[in-house]
Amino acid sequence: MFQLDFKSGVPICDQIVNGFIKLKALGVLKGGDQLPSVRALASKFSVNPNTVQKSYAILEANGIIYSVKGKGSFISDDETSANAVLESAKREFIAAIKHATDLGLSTNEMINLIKQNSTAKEDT
Amino acid sequence: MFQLDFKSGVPICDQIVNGFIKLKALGVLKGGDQLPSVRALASKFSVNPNTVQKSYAILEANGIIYSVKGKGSFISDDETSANAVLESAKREFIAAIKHATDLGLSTNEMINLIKQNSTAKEDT
Amino acid sequence: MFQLDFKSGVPICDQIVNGFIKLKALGVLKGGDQLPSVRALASKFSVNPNTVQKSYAILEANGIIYSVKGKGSFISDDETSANAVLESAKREFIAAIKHATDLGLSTNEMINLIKQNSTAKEDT
Amino acid sequence: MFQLDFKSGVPICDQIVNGFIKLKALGVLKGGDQLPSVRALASKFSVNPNTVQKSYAILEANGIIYSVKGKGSFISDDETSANAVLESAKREFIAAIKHATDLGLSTNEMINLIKQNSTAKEDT
DNA sequence: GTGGTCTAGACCACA
DNA sequence: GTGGTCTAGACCACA
Repeated sequence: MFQLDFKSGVPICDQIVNGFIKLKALGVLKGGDQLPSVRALASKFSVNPNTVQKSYAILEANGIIYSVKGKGSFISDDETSANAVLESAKREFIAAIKHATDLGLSTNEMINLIKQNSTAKEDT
Repeated sequence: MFQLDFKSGVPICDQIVNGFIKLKALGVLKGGDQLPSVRALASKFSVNPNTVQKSYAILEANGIIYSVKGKGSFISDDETSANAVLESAKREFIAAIKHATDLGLSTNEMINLIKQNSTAKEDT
Repeated sequence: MFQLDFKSGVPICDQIVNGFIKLKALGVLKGGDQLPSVRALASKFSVNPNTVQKSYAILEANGIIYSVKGKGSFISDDETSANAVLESAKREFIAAIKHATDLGLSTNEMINLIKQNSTAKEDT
Repeated sequence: MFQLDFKSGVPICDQIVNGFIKLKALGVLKGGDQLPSVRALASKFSVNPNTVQKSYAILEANGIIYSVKGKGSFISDDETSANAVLESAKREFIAAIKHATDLGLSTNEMINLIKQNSTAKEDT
């Protein structure tokens, strides 16, 4: 699973959303896999069930999971959702580039930081 | 100068802070230059003086400007503050790289996004 | 807890900041301990919530506490912040030594004043 | 003479007062020596004459200088004023000790800082 | 209920 | 006129 960082300033709700997105991107969770129930996860994280509920709603709204009444929530195996995640990742990264540029980082410095810090595959 | 975006959701206070950081990074403002007075900037932006005051306090706490009661606020000519900004920019960018990696972006895709989107100089 | 002195001329905001720094230095408050909510402390001290808010923001900026929206504010368990406080205490004390020297106090007089006035432990 | 630090946050007025106190304590200025005129010092420091005027008034109120209408301001050779300076130096130093204690410095650490940093004579 | 931002407007110290 | 602190009170996001 993933960990929550209560001190980071990032809303718990977003951390849960991102946690599942990462698990799916990494292949740990695959289409059809069942998520923990809202209450189970809330109790595991010592977090308000409303917060988990909100996260699941966001994940479902983005097609990353789907919920079946009376059964639970499951990882969607829809390709579209994967693309949506990639697109939003790109949008966020472009925002980060602009911010870094504003603060005075050169393109070369950015590229070096990527080479030094990315654990990603060279190509997808 | 810079513009405020009241719809962006980004606190006005932070927008002002970032505005001056950019102006300093770009070299538009240099050590010793005087900033507009709290009241002048507040009226120019149609914003409450307290908000500008807060921004100036943050800038001063980070060593980017210094304020003298009764005289005004001035761009600091301390090299350390400039470096602090660069370092924090790097840390934020590394966080963005990790996030993008988690979401499935490859290093090549990231580098391409930089080449397409950065308006920064190649080198600093 | 600590008391506020409204007549002292020292900003209330700073008194609150120093109050919590002391409580942490004394070990009364430890990492993870929850602070009173902004509103609770404001009402206890008969002070405006904005003032307490400002104090908490300063404490957070210095890594002494961390705040979580919707949950509360907590004493940081980061060692670094404690060291930062000690370092700044040393810097301020060195400035005081230089000032006293300039005004004609001898080293022996200073040491005597410490022996007569410090309520601190001999060693840390 | 002495220098003003416009960035230090210490009021200019106090810096001028302290400047002359130091010069007298160091023996650079002695009883009967004439101070620069208000206007001359104001222009030298690029400071408002009102500010210098205020400093001279504080120095005179403390018996450190005396003013003669139409002639100028002079260093007082009154022994009492020297003692007043010493007493106020002690009071300020005691405040610094309490502050340092609050922030967690032990008496031994304070004494070591004095031994390492004081350029004062051992005894007065 | 919790922290956080913002407006409106008073008041203070300093220059 | 300049920065800085404070009160009063509204409103927002998050839990």
